[in-house]
Order: sequence, then C-alpha cells, then structure tokens
Amino acid sequence: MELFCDRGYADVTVADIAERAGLTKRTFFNHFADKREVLFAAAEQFQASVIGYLDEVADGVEPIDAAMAALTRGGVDLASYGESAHARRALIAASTELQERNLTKMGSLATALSAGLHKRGAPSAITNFAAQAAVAVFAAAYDEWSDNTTVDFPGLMQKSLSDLRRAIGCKDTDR
Amino acid sequence: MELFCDRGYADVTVADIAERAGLTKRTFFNHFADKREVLFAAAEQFQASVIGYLDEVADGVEPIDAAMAALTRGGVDLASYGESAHARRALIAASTELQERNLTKMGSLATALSAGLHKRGAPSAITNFAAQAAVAVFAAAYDEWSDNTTVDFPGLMQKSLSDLRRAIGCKDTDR
DNA sequence: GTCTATAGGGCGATAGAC
DNA sequence: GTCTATCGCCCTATAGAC
Repeated sequence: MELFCDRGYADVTVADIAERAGLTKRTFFNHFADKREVLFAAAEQFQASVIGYLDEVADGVEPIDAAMAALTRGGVDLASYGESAHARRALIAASTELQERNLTKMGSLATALSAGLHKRGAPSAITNFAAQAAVAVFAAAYDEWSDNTTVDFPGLMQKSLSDLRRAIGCKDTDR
Repeated sequence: MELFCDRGYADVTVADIAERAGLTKRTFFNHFADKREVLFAAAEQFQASVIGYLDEVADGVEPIDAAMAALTRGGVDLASYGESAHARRALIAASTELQERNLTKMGSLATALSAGLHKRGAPSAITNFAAQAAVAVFAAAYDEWSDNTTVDFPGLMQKSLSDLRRAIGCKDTDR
C-alpha cells in the first residue's frame, strides 16, 4: 500500500513489491495469481465471512432478506478496516484494470451467495436475482458509507433496498 | 474467430491474428486496446444501439420500463448474429480473462443506461438500480435464449423481470 | 531459482488518400 | 499539404514453464 500510494498502481512493479517484502518475484506469484490479486486478498476473506453469516440465518427467511442480513453483517465488520479502505478505494477508482477485477469479485460474491441461497431451497432463477440485487444494494450502501463513515451502515442497506424496489416499480410496502 | 475456435483463446497470440489478417502486431494494437477487445467490438455497437433505442422511448415511461424496452429491442437485433454468437459465448465461457472483460462491458452498459435514464429526469439513485436491474434481466434472458433460439426473446425478458421482482419480494402485479 | 514467451506500448519513419 | 493508417524497432513487465 505504501508503494502504491506513493507512485500509483501502474508504476509499481511486482519486483518492487517483492523487494520491499524481502522476497523474490517468484515468491510473490506463489501467493498471488497476478499483480491485481494483492489488493483483493481482503475480498476473499470478506466473501468467506459473508457466506458464513448466510449459513447462520434462520430457515424460512426469504432469499433477499437472508442475503441482506449476511451482507449487512459483513459490511459492519468492514468498518474496522475503515482507514486503509479509503486508500484502497482511491487506487481502484484510478485504475480500469483494478475496477475490472473489482467487478469480478462482486460477481463471484453474488455467485457464492446464490449458491448458498439455493441450498436453502429456493429455485436458482430466484436466488440468482436475489443475490445480484443484494450485492448491488451492498455496493451502493458501502459506497455511500465510504463517503461518510459516521452514518449507520445497516440503515444505508435498508434505504438502498428501498431505492432498488422503487427503481423496478414495486410498492415499497415492506410486505 | 477461426483461429480462436481451432486452438482456443490462450493459444492464439496477437502476432498470429495480425499475420492472418496480413498486418503486423503493432497495427493490431492501433485498433484494439488489448487482445481481449477484439472479441468485444460488437459489444460496443450493441451498447450504442441500445442507448439509441432508449432515446426513442416516449417521455414519462418509468425508468425500468424504458430500460427494458431499449434492451429488448437491442436483444432482438442480436438474433441476426445467432450463429457466431454461439462460438463467442463458448470462448468466453472457457476463459476467466474473457469473463472478466464481459462483466466490465455489462457494467459499462448499465452505466450508460443509467446516464440515459438520468437525462430523462429520474434521480440517479433510482436510475442506477433500474439500469443494473434491467441489464441483469437482459443477461438472464439472453442466456436462456442462447440455449434455445426458437423462443420469443421479448417474452423471456418479461419473464425474467417477473422473476427479479419475485426474488426481491415484490408482488408481481404488473402495476 | 532461472529462463523465456508474450502482452502492451513509445517513437519515429513511411506511404497513400483527399 | 495535411491527415490517416501502417510499419519497424526497441523496450519493459507480467506470467508461466522448467
């Protein structure tokens, strides 16, 4: 992060990173599949914890509510990384390469959530949409939270879900 | 496409492509930013036509319905490419690199749709979700259509939208 | 750990189109 | 005479083979 923040993502080579860590380039590629992955190690942990939370949601809860609950808990955990999250966000925003990888991580999260929801008994046509919707809601809420970390994250999640429902023409009656 | 279908995406170099076209590698990179882009030139056209269709939708139509109409027309147009679309789909499915790029193209489409919807007067919190939802619906419908090109594409779009609404807990009352 | 193929691009020269 | 497309040469860094 120090190297990237100083010189920017593109102007830091893998050799630079390895040297700073007192290792060789070869060792770097033993730990990370490619240069981008070094900035997404946390995303793997995040996904694993979200899937863990999903398994703790009570049976019978609707797919969208289960996904929302899991992502909300995961998002609250992320609050502890608040400081470095800002730098990471700025790096990603400045590099199309990193934005691309970020999208695939979100896609992977949605796929994993959908699989987890499917295990709970819903048809995959439904779980795919529920998972994608919940991830979109999370992305919007996390984005807004990043700009103002003092507001309540679970509240932002619910507000975003309301926006989504309104956007696709649902009465937002909380059922 | 011939080279890729024969040997697979990874085993065709840019030099191979250029040679086959009677050009040099350097010229290839004058036309395409990177190797992946050569398979997504059509996606650029698709996006442009969808945005054009969006501008033709009557004022006052709800964002989600306007986005659905534009994507439905665009998808119907794609039917003419039916044959080569299959080969392209198979190539993308076999390469994570290409899947990654495909996701960014979908993201770019959603961003462009959201901007187009915003011009029509809706707040961007709504247009973002409407655009993302419509693109997700399109992706699901196109996927299903690719497996069976005899079914009616506009019908698949509506069915997928119904699934999405059900997935996020809306009564699917067609308003 | 070493060795190598290939992506990707910078720079300048060249040739043809209008 | 300008504009555009191609090309040749050189380089670095990534990524993977051995």
